[in-house]
Amino acid sequence: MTGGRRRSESSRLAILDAARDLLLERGYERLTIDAIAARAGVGKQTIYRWWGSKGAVVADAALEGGLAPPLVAPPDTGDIEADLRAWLRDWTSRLASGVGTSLILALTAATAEDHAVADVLYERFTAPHEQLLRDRLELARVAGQLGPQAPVPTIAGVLIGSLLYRVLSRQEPPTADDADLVVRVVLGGAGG
Amino acid sequence: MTGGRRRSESSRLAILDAARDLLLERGYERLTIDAIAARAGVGKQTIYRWWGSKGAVVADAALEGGLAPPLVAPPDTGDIEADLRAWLRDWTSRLASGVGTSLILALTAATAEDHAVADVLYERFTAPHEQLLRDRLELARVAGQLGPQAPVPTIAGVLIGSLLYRVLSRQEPPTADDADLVVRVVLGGAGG
Amino acid sequence: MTGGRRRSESSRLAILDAARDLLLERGYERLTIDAIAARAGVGKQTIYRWWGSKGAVVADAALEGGLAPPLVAPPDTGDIEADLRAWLRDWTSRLASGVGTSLILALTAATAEDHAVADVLYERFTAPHEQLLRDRLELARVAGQLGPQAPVPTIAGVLIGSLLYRVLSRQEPPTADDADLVVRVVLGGAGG
Amino acid sequence: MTGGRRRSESSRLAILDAARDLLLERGYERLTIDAIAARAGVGKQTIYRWWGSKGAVVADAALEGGLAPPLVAPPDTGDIEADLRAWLRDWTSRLASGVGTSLILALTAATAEDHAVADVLYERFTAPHEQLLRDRLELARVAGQLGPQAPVPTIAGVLIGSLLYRVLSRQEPPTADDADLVVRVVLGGAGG
DNA sequence: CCTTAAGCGAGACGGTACGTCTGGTCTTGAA
DNA sequence: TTCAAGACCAGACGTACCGTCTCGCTTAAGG
Repeated sequence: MTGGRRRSESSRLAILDAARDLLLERGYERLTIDAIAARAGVGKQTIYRWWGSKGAVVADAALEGGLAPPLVAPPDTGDIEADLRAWLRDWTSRLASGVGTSLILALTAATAEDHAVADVLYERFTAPHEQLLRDRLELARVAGQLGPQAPVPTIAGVLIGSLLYRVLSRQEPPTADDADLVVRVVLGGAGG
Repeated sequence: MTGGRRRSESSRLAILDAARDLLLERGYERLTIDAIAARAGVGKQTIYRWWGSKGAVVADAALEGGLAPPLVAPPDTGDIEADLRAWLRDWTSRLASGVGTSLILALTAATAEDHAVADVLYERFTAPHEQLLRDRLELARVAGQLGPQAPVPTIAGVLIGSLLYRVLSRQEPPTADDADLVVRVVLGGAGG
Repeated sequence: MTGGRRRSESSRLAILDAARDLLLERGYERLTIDAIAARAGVGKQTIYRWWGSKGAVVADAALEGGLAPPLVAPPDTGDIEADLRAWLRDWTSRLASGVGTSLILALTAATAEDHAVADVLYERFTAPHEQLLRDRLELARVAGQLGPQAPVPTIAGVLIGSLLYRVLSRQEPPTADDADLVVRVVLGGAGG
Repeated sequence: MTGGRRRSESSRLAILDAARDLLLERGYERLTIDAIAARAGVGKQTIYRWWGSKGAVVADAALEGGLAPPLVAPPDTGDIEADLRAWLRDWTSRLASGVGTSLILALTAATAEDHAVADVLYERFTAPHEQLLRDRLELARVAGQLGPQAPVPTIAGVLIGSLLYRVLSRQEPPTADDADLVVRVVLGGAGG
């Protein structure tokens, strides 16, 4: 009922670091558990004892391994257009760095291949970021900067989706100008 | 330099059919080349002779195997809002069927894993559909239904991206109401 | 540097048994590693981890799998002619059983195809049997039953070679009469 | 009932040459029909039209491709011992050259793996050589140089088997001295 | 001369087996 | 009880050959 050895924090971190590095070096489908274990100097069982599958390790590595961007809320200067622009520009610059693109591709592959991983990533990566965006939009709506009926979740989804589509379709990251245009369309509307 | 047996059209079609069926039955990550060959009654080498990877077969199966939706232009009734709504509702109903979702996930996984496949899919699937949308939008802009400076490519990207995001985030597939809201935001703007 | 699971003795024996059975059922050239693994209930890698080729497995199966005849010395009754006759008859009866012929053919194929296997078989199968024969001949020479200059290694080689030739050339196993004639020629000489 | 193109002699020879060269270069088990066809500049069907299997081509290549030693009878000087010595020395020198050893190994592998090939080789290679030897031995028996009851087939088999055993046991190829010892044992007997 | 039928080089075909790689589990001895 | 190490079963991978099957093109004989 009593003791036994405790989980090794250094092993946990070594695994996450190794997974992160290998993910960026080789991409999701060429990433192997054996390689993670070898690079981390860890037995494979130590990985499987704490994570259920390759996807779970990768998701965790992205989230805790210092890979994913920190959860930063859009600014709140009172000007929703300027704030969204700033937020979207922030993301485009991260994606332009290349690391961001690899990450999105890897996470997308993991999402598309493994339902369980998709859920984890949605809960701990996508949803929190989207929530921050929704919060800012809701603030703007209440402040009268958006129409009183403005469909906040739809707006958030449109903003994020436009980014995702650029990454997946072009393999060429979006620019700051793209960000500005998206904000203009979404807030101002395209109608004449 | 001359002779040699010709490529077997029946084998080509059998492979594409088998790939399509297995993709829908088992999903992309549980799809194997061995299974495709076995179901198609074909040697594995006949697959590898003509396609370079699993992703390439799947892409081809989607495009030529009757899996991908036909290339249908948005209607042109003169009312851009109604036409976009119809076009987006059409897509949401396809995605709601489940088949569409599996397909998008499979193609996304293939895109995220294999650069060459991404290029093929973009050229033969994404770009044509996007182009039809852009054409309709351009018509509307010229007709004065959009602002004269309306950034047509951005608008198209935003519309498609919103769909993609819904599928990948693995929430419920988008509904007709979602489609209407997206159109309202994109055309009418969220600003108040 | 320390740990690691130990080699599974039960797998080792299952592989050797399966190889032996399949060798006798199907012959050397129709024997496959896949079939050995399947029958032994073992992963293919477990075979390749410990043996380098099909020939190596077969050689080991013959030697340790209870397939090869046990290492039995020629009798020593004091009468070299009778003893050689008994020894040679023993071999011919084994070869006449059919099992022996298959085995010799399989081992010969392995020998002719794979130098490394040839070395192993020579050291662990051929040489020991030949040595026993040489020992008995040497005893006879010292006892004056052979000429004092009798070339023992040559005599041993001639006796064994005559057996081998019968197996390889006729595909019809030698008989006890053949054995007697060989002994008569080798000991008594053909000269008149 | 009418004409048709005749078999191409140049293709036949090209195939035999290619098979011979590849056999010596790579050994029997690494020899492929595809490689023979490619080197001979010939379609595979042209091989299969005239030979039934790889072994059949190899056997033919050895026999007609100028690979196997010509069928030379033992000399007949009247002295059977000297003649056998000459014959056996001739063979040992051929085997010592290395080409002979490769050939014997290849043919042995073919024999051990393919019953049909074994039959062809026995009829057209082994048996004719053995027959010449038997003829010379029979002459000697009639001439009184061997005992009147001398078992000529056994003697021939013993002589050939001793050579074969040396090659297959992969020790050094036999020497002229070995040849002399074998003749001495077989003719003079080992008994004291 | 013209048909007809076989042989030809080429190379794709359905298969089988290869030897390797990876996923996820199990075992060992040390900590 | 966890750890590093590493063997285990399972099964997909992509390649190599097998022997068969078209292709379109020579060749010859026979009409």
